[in-house]
Amino acid sequence: MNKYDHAAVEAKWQKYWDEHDSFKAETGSKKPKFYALVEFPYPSGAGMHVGHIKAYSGLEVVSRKRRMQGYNVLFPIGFDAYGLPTENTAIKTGVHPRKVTDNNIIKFTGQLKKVGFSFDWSRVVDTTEEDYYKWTQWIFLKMFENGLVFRDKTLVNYCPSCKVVLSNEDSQGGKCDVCHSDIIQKEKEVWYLRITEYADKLLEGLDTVNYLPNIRLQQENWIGRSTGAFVNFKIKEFPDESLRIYTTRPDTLYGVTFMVIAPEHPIIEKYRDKIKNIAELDAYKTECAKKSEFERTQLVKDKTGVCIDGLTGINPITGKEVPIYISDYVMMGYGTGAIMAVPAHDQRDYEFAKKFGIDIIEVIKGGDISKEAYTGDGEMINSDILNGMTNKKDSIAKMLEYLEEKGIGEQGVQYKMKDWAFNRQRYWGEPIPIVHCPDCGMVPVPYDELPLKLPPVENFEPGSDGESPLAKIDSFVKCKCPKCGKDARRETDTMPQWAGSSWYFLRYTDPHNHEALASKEALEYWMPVDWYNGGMEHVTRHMIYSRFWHHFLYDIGAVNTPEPYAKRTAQGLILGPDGDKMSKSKGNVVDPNDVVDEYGADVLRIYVLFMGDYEQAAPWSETSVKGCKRFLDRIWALQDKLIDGDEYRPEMVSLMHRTVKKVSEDIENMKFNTAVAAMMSLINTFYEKDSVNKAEYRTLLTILNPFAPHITEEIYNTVYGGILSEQKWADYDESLCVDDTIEIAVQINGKVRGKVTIPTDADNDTAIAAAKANETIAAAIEGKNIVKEIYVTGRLVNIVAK
RNA sequence: GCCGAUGUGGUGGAAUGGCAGACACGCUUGACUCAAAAUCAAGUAUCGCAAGAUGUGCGGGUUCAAGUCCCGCCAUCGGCACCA
Repeated sequence: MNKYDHAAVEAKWQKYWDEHDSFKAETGSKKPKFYALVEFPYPSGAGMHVGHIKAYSGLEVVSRKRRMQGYNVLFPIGFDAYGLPTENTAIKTGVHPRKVTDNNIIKFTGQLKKVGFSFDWSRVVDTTEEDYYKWTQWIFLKMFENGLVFRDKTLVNYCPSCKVVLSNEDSQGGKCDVCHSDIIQKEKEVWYLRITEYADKLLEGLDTVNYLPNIRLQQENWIGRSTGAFVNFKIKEFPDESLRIYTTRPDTLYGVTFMVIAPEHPIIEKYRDKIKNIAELDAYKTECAKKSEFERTQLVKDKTGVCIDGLTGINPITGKEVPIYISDYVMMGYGTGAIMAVPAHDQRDYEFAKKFGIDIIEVIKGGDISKEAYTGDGEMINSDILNGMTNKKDSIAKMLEYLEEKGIGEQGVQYKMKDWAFNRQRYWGEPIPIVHCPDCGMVPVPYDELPLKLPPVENFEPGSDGESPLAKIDSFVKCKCPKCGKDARRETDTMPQWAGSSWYFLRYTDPHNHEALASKEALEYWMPVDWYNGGMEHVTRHMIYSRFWHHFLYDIGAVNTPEPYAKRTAQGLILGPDGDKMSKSKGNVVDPNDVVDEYGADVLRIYVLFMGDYEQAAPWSETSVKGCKRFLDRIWALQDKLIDGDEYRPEMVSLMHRTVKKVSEDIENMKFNTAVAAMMSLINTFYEKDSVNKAEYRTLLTILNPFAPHITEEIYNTVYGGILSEQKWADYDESLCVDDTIEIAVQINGKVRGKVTIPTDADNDTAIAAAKANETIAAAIEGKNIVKEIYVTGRLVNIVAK
């Protein structure tokens, strides 16, 4: 047999698949549909790295298997091409972002094809194409129409280096997601999408989908729903005024000894003239504004604050007066920006009270409040109506009832999730299709004028004050109001990077539609996505955003299901050979092209799946790649050991069926590493026997095909004729997975002392008798008192002897 | 601080409470070769000549039997972080 020439064979079959549209999905087909989705790449200048390959290889294997099982499979790919890195390249090199993007897409496409992924290349989408972003703008306008878009002047996360406003999701940890500079807080008028309105739907929707538990949990934490109570505290000095607080522990209301409001709380401005120590408060406010994110988190334990002289709260159920402080441990952005402080049962309040010498009143027994706050359950004391109760839930319920009856408070819900800051002061993004008219205010661009095209620009530098480069283009900015026809100004901000990716999976179902984002038939046929795989890093951003958009589209009747993804999984990272995260700066990035050139695409595909548990991170190892190369070479060389046979040889039957079962099940469970191991094990047996028959070889090639499509196609075509990927997936018969006899271990007191072979269907007595008949075992239990004998079917016998 | 994941040979990693280390890498020895690479064969947890003993981050426990279950710790990674 000739040596396997991976370059020639892979090129041959890739050409064949291309010319025959082998992986084209057919909308409306009678076959059962299967929509497999992988996260489309951002086409960066660096090209793809092996992490992309691993991310796509999982569902690639599933898709190829599904096709062989008779499914009509949609496995699409596209490019999420708007974004800062491209724009920064453009600024640096002077090449237009359009050109940069096109070049990068060509590069990515070449890399993907070289790996032999079975994408439907007729459905490629590019979020920066007019025909695509037209519908991104359309969705935005629909949201505008439905009151989900608003503008607000607030403190925003601002990256001084990128000169853009960032969403909370993009500034996690106080660092810019793109350039890792420190984020500062800046007051700006920005666009928001009212995602909080969908918080409950996003939370409840999780019950109807199948996400990996940790993915679901991260989303739940991100949405951060808490139930509690709003309670109104009257102000002693101004009987008509009340301060509204939010608490999750209304059961501790009797333990309130002070209140705290955020430094930015509006009540301070309202009573500015009446507050005696206003200068002191102002000074504190200024100090807080200066603190960086870093300082705030570092000084978490050290509580600071100032007592307001001139405003005093009144506990609504005890009538007791309580001082009001301002402190930066209370945020304006959560709840009402004001809290009731219960130092005995909240650690933060406890620290504050200790520092400022405030009373601590215990209302729940069980802790030692001379040392720390007690947050557990216990008997209620000093609490009048709640005294003697021992269950937190019951106490809260009773208190809520009381509050509502007296009209001083009511049950309430809060979310950690904030509304989505939806604009960037940058060029390379979808223009926001809104016109500012001096008379009519914000006016949407009419639907028939979409897409609102991104105008050609020479200079992509953002303005120094954080203005979009579009603001400098008069022909774009100056326009007529679509409503009244007067001179108006066009919005110059663009949408954030996450816009285009929030609905791309819908476009795949009908990518060339000019009348709608996708036809009703296509959406109804394909949606929801049956299985979506991607990175954990997108669980709280892309996944939340796109679910939000989809729920909205469902509400306006544009799509047929509330949830877009029926199932979501995530792959683990590929680390550099040094065990560190791959990064350009560390120089430990592995280029898939190099691997394909040297070892072949099939080897690369097998290796990224074999290197470890798919969901776990694992370091790259060049020497291990060679092991996969060896495996495929041995598959190839088996052609020399081929003998005739239409059926499995009798001694191979159970192993063949077991292997098919193992590989079939492992693929479904994303245990690709053990699936490959099972096939390696099988060919080791063929080598031990020094032969493989045609029936066995055919099955092996079939179940290996999704992993290594090129080499298996080539062998199949040579040996059997025809196209392997058009053949049926291999079946297995559960009853044939076992042999007639089985070797079991025999233990004495839990330690293995021997092995015996027994019939597979042997009963307890037979198995134990066989075990005792074994010489070593017989000798070992000679003269001993047998306490117990256990036979675990098909596994072992354990004899307990003294 | 809170939530989650992980911890097994020299390495990557396997193990529905039932023979720990499948499969692979690496290494050792041998075959082929003038030689090397490739390939093939045998071996490879630790200690021990052996019989045997010990071994899944640490300390306890449950069980005939624990990597797996329970209790208490430690370490690493990821997410959130003064969320009232």
